[in-house]
Amino acid sequence: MTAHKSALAGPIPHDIAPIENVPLRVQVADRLRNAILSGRLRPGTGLVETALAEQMNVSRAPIREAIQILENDGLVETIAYKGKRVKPLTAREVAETYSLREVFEIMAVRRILDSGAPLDTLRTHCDEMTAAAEADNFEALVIADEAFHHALIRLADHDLLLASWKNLYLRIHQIMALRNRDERNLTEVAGNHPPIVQALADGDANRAIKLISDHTRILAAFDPATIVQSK
Amino acid sequence: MTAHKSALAGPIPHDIAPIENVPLRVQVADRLRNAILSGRLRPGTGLVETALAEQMNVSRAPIREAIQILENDGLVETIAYKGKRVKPLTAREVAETYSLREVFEIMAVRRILDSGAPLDTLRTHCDEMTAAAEADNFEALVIADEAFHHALIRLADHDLLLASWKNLYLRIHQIMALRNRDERNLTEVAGNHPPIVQALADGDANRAIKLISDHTRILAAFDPATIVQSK
DNA sequence: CACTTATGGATTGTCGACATTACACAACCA
DNA sequence: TGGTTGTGTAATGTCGACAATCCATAAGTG
Repeated sequence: MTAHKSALAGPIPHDIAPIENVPLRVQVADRLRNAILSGRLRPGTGLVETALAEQMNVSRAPIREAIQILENDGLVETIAYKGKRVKPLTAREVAETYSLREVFEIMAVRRILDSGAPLDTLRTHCDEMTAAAEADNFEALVIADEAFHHALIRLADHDLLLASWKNLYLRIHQIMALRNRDERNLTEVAGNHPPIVQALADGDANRAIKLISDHTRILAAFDPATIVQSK
Repeated sequence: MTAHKSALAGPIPHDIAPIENVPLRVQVADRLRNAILSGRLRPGTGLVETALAEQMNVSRAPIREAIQILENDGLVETIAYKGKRVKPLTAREVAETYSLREVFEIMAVRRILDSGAPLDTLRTHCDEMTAAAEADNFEALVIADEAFHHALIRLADHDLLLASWKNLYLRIHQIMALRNRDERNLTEVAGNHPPIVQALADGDANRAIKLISDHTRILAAFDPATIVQSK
């Protein structure tokens, strides 16, 4: 740590936070992404550059670049000279998304078992989920659930896998937001995860993989028809 | 098939091809991508918008969008207000790329066995590889090899997997171009593939997966150090 | 009436100019 | 002379205007 030493190094005013310089395209992309992932912008909705530019009080350039970022995320599609729209979600795409997620998480399990990475973080997130379930706090449960799976992937120590999983999980966010709020037993959802950690701790690859597969497939199978909506 | 019928439907001049209207950003992106994948633009090379715009005789806008497309491909990275450059390739990234490819192809194998898709196309490409090896034609062998693996993924009938695989294979192109031309026995490379098809035909998942894994890992292990080059 | 051809509006595609940022290096100073 | 401050340059970031394209609809034509 070669800290920068100033000659006038006085006490640092802690309430002066470093000012962040976020390009407009990123701000725009973040807002649009939130709108899509929260379901406020539904699949099939047209995105018109001029309209967005006026609404957000910026020029079209950052809007265009923001939309291209969302295209990379797989959330928006462009038809040349015609328009851009929030990518329609077909039942097939939903199924494919979950099946690829399953493969990713199985890969992570294998790598974790090979490397013997510590499982503390997973246990922490399990506890968070249990607490959320007991408090009947759906929001907190969803957050802890994502944290668990995110941690699982990170433990695999594979940057490319992590990036691919994050990209895939964007669509899962969207899918969950568009579903009819699935009223499932929160304690049941929370209870699905500790056995996975236990299987990992036991070094039982087949059992861990089986649990992950079942967990993923239950999510995928639930209610796929309700979210389909191509304009 | 509701074919368009014209009143003046005369004989169609077959040498008048449909004119294609490709946006400049796509043309630019294609050229740059070719340059990167062929190794002419090496990792670490800076990409300056103004310079490229002048060289290609277009404005900066399509150049910017083209570079953003390449960023999505994972071939270019941007540092805000500083510059853009061909993404450096680390040995770790190379290893991760091949390991993810392995997982993708194993997933394809499993799906093919589950669905019982016909294997004719795979056999065709095997024959092409054998012919190329006998003719000592390295280029043709590489092309047939990619065609084989591409066909394998397509048989899995999974659009998202196919898209992910294609994106991943871009980097594999780049890696192969940057390697010292590996002088391996062409007939050996060609000979690796028919056993995979045979295992698929036999419905032997474990054998097919083992063969795919070995095949991929041999490619990954070969000479990773020579291509590393971050500026 | 079937078909072609014009026309207008909406949207993206491209351009050139200006603004902002970051970095390197010179100028300044206890 | 160490360290701060100014300045210039090169690059990206943003803007407003114009061009090209597609689509729908109307007008023309035998």
